[in-house]
Amino acid sequence: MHTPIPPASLDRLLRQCHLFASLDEAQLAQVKAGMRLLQLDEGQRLFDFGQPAERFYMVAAGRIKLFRVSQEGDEKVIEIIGPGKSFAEAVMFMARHHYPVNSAALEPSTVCSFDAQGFLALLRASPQLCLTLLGEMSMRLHARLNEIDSLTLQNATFRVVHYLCDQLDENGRTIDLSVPKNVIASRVSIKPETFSRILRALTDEGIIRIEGRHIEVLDLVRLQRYGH
Amino acid sequence: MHTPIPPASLDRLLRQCHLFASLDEAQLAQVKAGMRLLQLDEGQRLFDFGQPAERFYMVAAGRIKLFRVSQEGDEKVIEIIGPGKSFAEAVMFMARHHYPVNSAALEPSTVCSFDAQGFLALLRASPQLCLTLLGEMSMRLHARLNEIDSLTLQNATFRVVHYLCDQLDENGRTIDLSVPKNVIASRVSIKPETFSRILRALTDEGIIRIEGRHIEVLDLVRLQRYGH
DNA sequence: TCACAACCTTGACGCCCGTCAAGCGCGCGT
DNA sequence: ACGCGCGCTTGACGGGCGTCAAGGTTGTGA
Repeated sequence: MHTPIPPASLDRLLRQCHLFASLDEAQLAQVKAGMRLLQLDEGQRLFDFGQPAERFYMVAAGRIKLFRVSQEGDEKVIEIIGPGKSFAEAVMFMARHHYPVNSAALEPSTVCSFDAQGFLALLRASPQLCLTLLGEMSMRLHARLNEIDSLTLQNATFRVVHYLCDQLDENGRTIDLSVPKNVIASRVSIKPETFSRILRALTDEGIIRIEGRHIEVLDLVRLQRYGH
Repeated sequence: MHTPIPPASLDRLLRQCHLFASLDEAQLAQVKAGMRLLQLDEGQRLFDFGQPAERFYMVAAGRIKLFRVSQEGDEKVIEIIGPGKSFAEAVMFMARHHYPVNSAALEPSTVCSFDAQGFLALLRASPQLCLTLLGEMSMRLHARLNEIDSLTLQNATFRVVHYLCDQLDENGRTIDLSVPKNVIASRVSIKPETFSRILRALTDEGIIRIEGRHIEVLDLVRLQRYGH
């Protein structure tokens, strides 16, 4: 279960991540000095909403969900983070340094954590790094805008189809859900029952065929324009 | 209608805006060199979704709405910007420099526009300014998270009450809507009819009294916990 | 002053999606 | 191998909110 990550491939992962891609050797060494590796079991929490935020993260292996919980206990998945992606970088600049979401592993996972203050020091010394981070955050902001769009301007079916199209493989022939269906349902803000019914409808129309978490796309064109 | 803004109060507005608050005199002068003042009539467009984005903005007087339009023509108001607030700063870092929203004046308004490339040059020279902007953007990101929350985890009544509480005056006795009710309805993602009915319900309960765009709060405690 | 156009309100009705409940299939651990 | 539990599916039902339609109210310009 606890398969350690070899240092060489860890370096490659760090370089893949936008945050670290443009660092020189000395800067990267400084980042790695404050880095910690964590092994998470399936379901294990990483941080919770409201906790003081002193570290940010990158997924090395596995999948992490970011989510919120309503007063009634309903869970809403904000984002699903895979290998090579950073998250919670924005906490460095938040007024009171508290995490704005919860996080937990969807499967056994390895994540790197980084010291926010240390990285802030790097930022203060490197405008170029600042600009990279600004670019990263403007992308996230833009993604959130699109999210709000589809929540308000589009119905449930459209959101599901949109999510599926995002997950298409390079050929556009298959889709690998890679996380439990109820997590995806929460991600697109519907109930598992509704998600199931929408997949059923797509299947009945002959657009897809489902085998567990694997989906075969039978008619890509019709899938893409389903719900207009 | 076209009441020009005196230079002194314009300076004060610029200093109020987070983006410019920490600039030194030389930097501010550079910003003002690339600045343009625009007078907008009610309903006039400022920029549209997808247009090349070379400038960002600050409201000097009036109110600007940022919004999107669905394929069916439905409008969703993302944000309502008032005096002293900047908007569209994030376009400086967007991949292809296109505005991600539309913008239009809700009333006769004065806005300043700034050259994005010029400001980028300032950023490249000033890590402190970068950090200010990063803080600003992380706030926006956080606000969008809360928005997604209330869209998915809360019902229409809750969202309306939440909006009303945001607009309370300092005493908590009155609320000034300051924009047409249908704009607010779109902002909280409901139809004008539903908005009207919810205000009616709050009135029938004796919680508020309505006079046009002005609302008197009769029972603040019950308003705040309406809908739990 | 009158008329028109926005904006807003109110009622009737319907649909989408959530809720509740039952049943199925698969994996996992003892 | 068996049984339990979890994730998923399916059906029946209901409610919240959108849609459609008909007035009412307000402000503005000729």
